[in-house]
Amino acid sequence: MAGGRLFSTAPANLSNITLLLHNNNQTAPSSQPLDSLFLSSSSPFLGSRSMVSFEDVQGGKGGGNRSFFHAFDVDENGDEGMDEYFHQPEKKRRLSVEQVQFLEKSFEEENKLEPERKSKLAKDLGLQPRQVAIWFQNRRARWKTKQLEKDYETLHASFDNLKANYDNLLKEKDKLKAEVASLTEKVLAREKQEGSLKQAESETKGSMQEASEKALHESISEGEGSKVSVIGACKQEDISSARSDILDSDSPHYTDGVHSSLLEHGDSSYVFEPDQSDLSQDEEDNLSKSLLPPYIFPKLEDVDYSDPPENSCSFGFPEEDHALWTWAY
DNA sequence: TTGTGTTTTATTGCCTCC
DNA sequence: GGAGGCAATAAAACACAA
Repeated sequence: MAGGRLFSTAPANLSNITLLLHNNNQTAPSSQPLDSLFLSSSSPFLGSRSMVSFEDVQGGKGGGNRSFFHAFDVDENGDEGMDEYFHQPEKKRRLSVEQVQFLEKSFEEENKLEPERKSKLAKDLGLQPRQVAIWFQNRRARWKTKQLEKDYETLHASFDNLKANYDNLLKEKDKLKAEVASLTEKVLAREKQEGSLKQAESETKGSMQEASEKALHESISEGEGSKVSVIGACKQEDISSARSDILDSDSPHYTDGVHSSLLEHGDSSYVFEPDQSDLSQDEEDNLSKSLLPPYIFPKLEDVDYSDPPENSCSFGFPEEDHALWTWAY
C-alpha cells in the first residue's frame, strides 16, 4: 500500500528528475554517470545498483535535509548508469554485499545513527543518507526481533530448568511422605503390640492376686484358733503378727537374738499388744518395721504401697512371688 | 517455469524530544 | 514545529522445491 503509492506516482517524479538532470547536464559534462549523482567520487562502492527513493523528490516529511536534490547537489555527477535508473525506476535495488558488510560493521560499533555519521556513511557507500537511515532502522528492528527470540529462549530454558527442579522436589516430597506414613504405621503397630502385652500382664497380675487372696483367706479361716482376724490380715501389723504366729509354729527357729527371745518368750500375744491397735498408721508402720524379720520379708521401705491397703494383700511383693509366699502360709 | 515462503528495502503514521 | 525513532505494512527481490 505505502510502497505501491510511491511507485504509482513515480512517473511524474521521474519526469521531474529527468528535467532536473537535463538542466544539470546543461552545466555539467554529459559524460558524467548518473551513479555519481549519489556516490562520492571516492566511494569504494561505485556501480551500486541501490534503488533510488523518490520520496524526497515529492517533498516528503523531513524537509530539505532529506531532499533527493540535496544529495544531487552535494555529490559529484556522472552519466554512467543513468539508463539503468530511469528505465527501471519502479524497481527496488538491494544493496551490494560490500555495502551491507560495511553497514553491518558500522552497526556493530553503534546501532544509532548520528547525522554526521549518516552523512559520512552515505558518502562512503554511495547511498542517500535517507537510505542509510532506513537501513539502520530496519537493522534495529531485526536486531530487536532477534533479541526477543534470544530472551524468549533464555527464559524458556530457565523455565524448563525450574520446572525440572520443581518436579524433582515434588517427587522427593512424595517419597518422604510415603516414608513418614510407613514409619508412623510401624510406630502405631508397636504401640498396639505393647498395649496388648501390658493388658495381658495386668490380667495375669489380677488373676494371681485373686488366687493369692483366696489362698490367704482359706489359710486364715482354716486356722480357727488364730488370733489373726481376716480383716486384720491385710494390715501390715496384723500380717506381721500372723507371720510371727505362723513362724512360731511352722517356721524354723531363728537364730536372731531378738526374735529368739521373743519366740522363746512363749507368748505370741506379745506382738499383739492391745494398745497397739490404737496406734496411728505411722506408729503402726514403725512398729511393724521393728518386728519384721528382715531376712524373710522385704524391708517395708522397699515395699510398694501404691495399691490401696484393703487390696494390699500382696504386701508389695512381686507378682511372681505371691504364690511362693502364699504357699509359705 | 512457477508457486510459495522469506528477506530486504522502503513508506506511512504516530510519538517523543528539544 | 521540525527531526528522528519505531511499529506496521507494502512490495520487490530472492531462494527453493515441485
